[in-house]
Amino acid sequence: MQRANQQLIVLRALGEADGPLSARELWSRLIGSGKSVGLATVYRALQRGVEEGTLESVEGLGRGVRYEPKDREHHHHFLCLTCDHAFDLFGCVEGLDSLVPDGFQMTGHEVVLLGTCDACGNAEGGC
Amino acid sequence: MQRANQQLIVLRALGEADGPLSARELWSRLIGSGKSVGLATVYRALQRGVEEGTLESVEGLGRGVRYEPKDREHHHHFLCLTCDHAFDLFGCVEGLDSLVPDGFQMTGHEVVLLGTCDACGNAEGGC
DNA sequence: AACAATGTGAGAATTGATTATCATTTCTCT
DNA sequence: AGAGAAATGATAATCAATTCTCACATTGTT
Repeated sequence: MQRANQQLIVLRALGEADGPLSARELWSRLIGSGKSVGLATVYRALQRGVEEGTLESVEGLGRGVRYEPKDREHHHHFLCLTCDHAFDLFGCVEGLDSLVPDGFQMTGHEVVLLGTCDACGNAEGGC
Repeated sequence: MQRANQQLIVLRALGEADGPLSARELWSRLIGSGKSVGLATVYRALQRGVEEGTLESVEGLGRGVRYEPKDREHHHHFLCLTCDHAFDLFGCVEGLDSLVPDGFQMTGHEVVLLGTCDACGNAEGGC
């Protein structure tokens, strides 16, 4: 069974992003680039992507849930406090194990750097 | 001007917690321990605490905002995926600077360890 | 073409978190 | 005690995110 057109467009756009996107961010980008897609379809594509295992939901970046392709290597994110966009970073950090309290089992971790992205840093009042 | 009774109770309970709490978590604890407080009062106490600079709001721990006293030293959190409680950790990590992309300005960071807390790990089916 | 199954878009409905409202109660100060 | 300011609790209102509904379009199959 082949997936219909619109959801493919949605997933492709997410795949081209430089970081995880929320449903609304993704929808805005699509509309902004001239693609006419319903918000409900974006939600459907994301939901299905997660069910099928090709997408991953990312919490912990400001409010709301964002999504990104699951095939990316382990990485973390930079959240721009000015434009609220999340960017993928490369690399990870050391020494997390030593933070875990006795009796606790760590199965994962998240690192989020906060600050101002390149574009916002240049565009005085925001980008 | 002296602060009234109920808000003091709220702030004291937050101060005794082992990690940041959401308004509802805090309210539940209060009710659970026999203190009769309105949810609205909890929100008011938290809001005022932030305005006055004694509390800090913490995002990035699952959904919703949690609060903690601002006088605690720099630290991070462990989020139990079973009971959804957040615990304070001690210590920090190295090597974050190297992750920052060119042109980006980092002003802060968050580290969240995910897994199972001591209590939930022992109580097979959750705590 | 005819039919069944699935995908779509627009907007309504739902949900959960937070804020606002308002009648009462509690303080504070005299 | 008495007046006025501030606090409180119950609940309604608001808000944003997400899901649901349904009429219609598209695709796949005989």
